[in-house]
Amino acid sequence: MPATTLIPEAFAVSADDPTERRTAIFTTARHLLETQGSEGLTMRAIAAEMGMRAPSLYKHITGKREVEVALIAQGLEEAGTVLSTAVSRDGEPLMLIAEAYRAWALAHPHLYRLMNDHPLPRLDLPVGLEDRAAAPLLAALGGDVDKARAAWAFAHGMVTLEMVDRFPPSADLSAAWAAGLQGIAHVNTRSERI
Amino acid sequence: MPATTLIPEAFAVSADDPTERRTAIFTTARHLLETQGSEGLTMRAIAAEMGMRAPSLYKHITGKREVEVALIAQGLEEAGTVLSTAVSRDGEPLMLIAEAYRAWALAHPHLYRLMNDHPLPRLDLPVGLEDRAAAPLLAALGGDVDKARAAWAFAHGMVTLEMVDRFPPSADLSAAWAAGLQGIAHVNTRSERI
DNA sequence: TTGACAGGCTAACGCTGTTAGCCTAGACTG
DNA sequence: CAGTCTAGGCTAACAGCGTTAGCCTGTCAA
Repeated sequence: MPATTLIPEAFAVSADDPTERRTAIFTTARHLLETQGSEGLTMRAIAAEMGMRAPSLYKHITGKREVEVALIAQGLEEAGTVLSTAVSRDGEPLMLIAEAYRAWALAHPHLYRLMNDHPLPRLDLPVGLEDRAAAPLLAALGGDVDKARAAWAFAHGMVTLEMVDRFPPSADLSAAWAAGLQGIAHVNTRSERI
Repeated sequence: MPATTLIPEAFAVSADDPTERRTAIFTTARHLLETQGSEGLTMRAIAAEMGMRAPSLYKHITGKREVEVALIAQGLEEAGTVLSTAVSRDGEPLMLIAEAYRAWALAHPHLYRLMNDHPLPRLDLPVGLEDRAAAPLLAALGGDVDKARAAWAFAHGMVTLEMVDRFPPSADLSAAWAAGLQGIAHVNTRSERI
C-alpha cells in the first residue's frame, strides 16, 4: 500500500507506510519495558499507550513474540555498537569492553534480561547480528575463542548477579571484576590444555 | 492441633500434622518444576497432582510465592551439600567445585533458574543458608572473597549461557571453563589492586 | 458509484493467581 | 450423648494475561 507502486515497498517509508505502525509498536514496547520491566510489557499496555485496544495490534504484528524479537534485535545492535565504540577509546581494550558491557547492561536491565534469559530467536534475527555484537571482545582477546567465552560468561555472571542483588552491599565489585578479567586475560590457555 | 498439647507443636510431626500437607505441596511443586519447568508450576497443576482444587491449597499456604521460597531453600540446601561433598574428593578443590556446580545446575535447570533469576527472599530463608552454600568455594580460594565472587560469577555465567543455548554446538566448553577457572585461581588480586 | 480493504472496535475464550463463601466430617466439650 | 467448633475440602467468581472471531467504518481505486 505505498502511495505509488513505482517505489519499491522496502524504500517507501512514508507517513502512511504500514511499517510505521509496526515501528511505533516496537518503540512503545521498548519504552514500557525500560520503565516498567517485563511485567509492564503487556499487549494491553502497549495498545493503551498508543491510544488503542490490544486486539488492534494484531493487524500489524503476529503476536507478542514478534515484539520481543524486535526488542532483542534492537538490544543486540545497540550492545554491539556500544562495545565497538568502547574499544576505540584510550585504555586496555578488555577493560574498556567490560566497563561498557556492565554500564550498558545496568542501564537497560530489563532489555538485558529479555535478551539473555532465553535462547536467542536466531532464525528471526538479522544474519551476523550475534557475531557482530561479540566481535570486539573476541578481538580484544587476540581471537582466542576460549578466553572470549570465559570472559563473556564472567561478565554475564557478574552483571546478572548484580542485577538480582546477589552481592552484599559491602562487596568490592571492582576488585571482583579485576580478578576475573586479569585472570582470564593472562592465563595461558594453550599450556592449560596440554 | 497436635493430638496432645503436651507435645510442643514444633516436635509434633505425626501423620495428621498440619505441616505434612504443606510438605506434600512442596514435594509436588518440586516434581512439577523439574519435569515441566516453571511454566508447568501452576497452582491448579499442583492441586490436580494432589487430587484437589487450587483454592484448597490456600488452606495450607499463603500463596504461590511461599511454594517458590520453599523450593529455593531446598535448592540452596542441596547445592551447598553437593559442593561440600565435592571438595572431599581427590583433586583440585576449585575444579571439583566447578564440576559439581555445573553438573548440579544442568541436572536441575528449572530449579537453578528459580533460585537465581530473582533476588533471594533472604528474610524468608533459614539464616546462614546462603553463606553455607557459598562456603566451599570461598575455602577453595583461600578465603579471597574477590576471587570467590569472580569464580562464582564465572560459573554462573557459563551455566546460564549454556542453559539458554548460547554457545555454538562446536564450542569447547571444557576449554572455556579451564581458561576462566585457571585464570581466576592464579591471578594475584593484591598486586592488581595496588 | 461501487467494491475492496486497512485498521479500528467489542465480545469472548482459556489460562493465570487469588478471594469469598459454603459445606461436611470429625473432634472436642458440657 | 448432644451440641458446637473447625480443618479442610468445594464452587463461583474476579482481574489480568495473550489471543481469536467477527463486525464496522473511512478511504481509495476502478
